[in-house]
Amino acid sequence: MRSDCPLNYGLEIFGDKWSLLIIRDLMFFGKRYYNEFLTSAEGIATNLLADRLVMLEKEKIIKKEKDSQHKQKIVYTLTEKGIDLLPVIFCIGLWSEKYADIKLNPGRDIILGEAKKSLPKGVEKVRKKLIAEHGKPKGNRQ
Amino acid sequence: MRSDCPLNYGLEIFGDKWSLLIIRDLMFFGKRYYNEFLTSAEGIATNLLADRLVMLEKEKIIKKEKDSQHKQKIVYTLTEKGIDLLPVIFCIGLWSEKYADIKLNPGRDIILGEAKKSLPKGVEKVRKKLIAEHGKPKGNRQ
DNA sequence: ATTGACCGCTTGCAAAATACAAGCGGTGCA
DNA sequence: TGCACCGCTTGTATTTTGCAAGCGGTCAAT
Repeated sequence: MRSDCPLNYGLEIFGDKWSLLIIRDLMFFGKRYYNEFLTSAEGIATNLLADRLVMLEKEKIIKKEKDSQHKQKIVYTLTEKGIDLLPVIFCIGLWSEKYADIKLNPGRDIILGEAKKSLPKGVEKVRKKLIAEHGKPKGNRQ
Repeated sequence: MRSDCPLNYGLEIFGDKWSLLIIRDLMFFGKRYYNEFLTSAEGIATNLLADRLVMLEKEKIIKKEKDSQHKQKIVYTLTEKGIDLLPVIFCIGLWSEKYADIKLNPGRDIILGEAKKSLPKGVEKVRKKLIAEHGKPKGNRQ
């Protein structure tokens, strides 16, 4: 650790270009499998993905289990610690919406709408949904 | 740009281990000069600091001016775009406070107390203070 | 039982970013 | 005229990233 600053603690974990994107994929895009993360628009390299998944599990932000239905697959889900990064992702999203010259597609629009409503109170709502969603394997979801 | 995701826009700018620490120093610790940033606990290297300051200015998150009083000095201050990163820093701070095993010194305690009160409404208060503070050079402040 | 198509990764290598130390040109003051 | 201090720059070693290829294991079909 470089210092005892709380901000610094967070940055030492997810202060890079990829970690929060993986968490985003888990939070909003329903991705659960290794090869699903690989298909994201930003195009993470497979060795970096492997590296980050190990790190995020070590930091207890995600957990890793065997898929009960497709036995050769491995399911990645968020822990509560990971789900609690929701406000961070919302904040960055809202900031970018304000300053980036980006056309939002409908899906992103919905997410940012949620962000606006939910900082901070409504975070609880999405948070509960995520806890429910991440408690069970992908196959059982609607 | 790797994608049109708002989160990704933010990460491409400040998704590293140093940028937000510089912004933190500007926001909360009253630092304005190159050599002040160098003295922070995390110990950024001088070439990295120079690199980040150029980048942050290019992204219009900070601005760079000559100090009117000490003419050999250069004053760095936050733009509105930079000040608007306040919620991001607050969110990361609160998350870390919850999950990191860190003893908070009194100063940090005050900042996080502010964060708790101000997400999202009270952000406006601190934001205005920062705008006022960053409008004038360091020498004129109390 | 064998084949072949996935699955989550690993490996090798080049390029870029980071970390560390030293020093440089310009300004201001004695 | 010297000297200290200012914001950087430079050089070099190390680490991280980016990219491509491939590997061992599982599963389903033949």
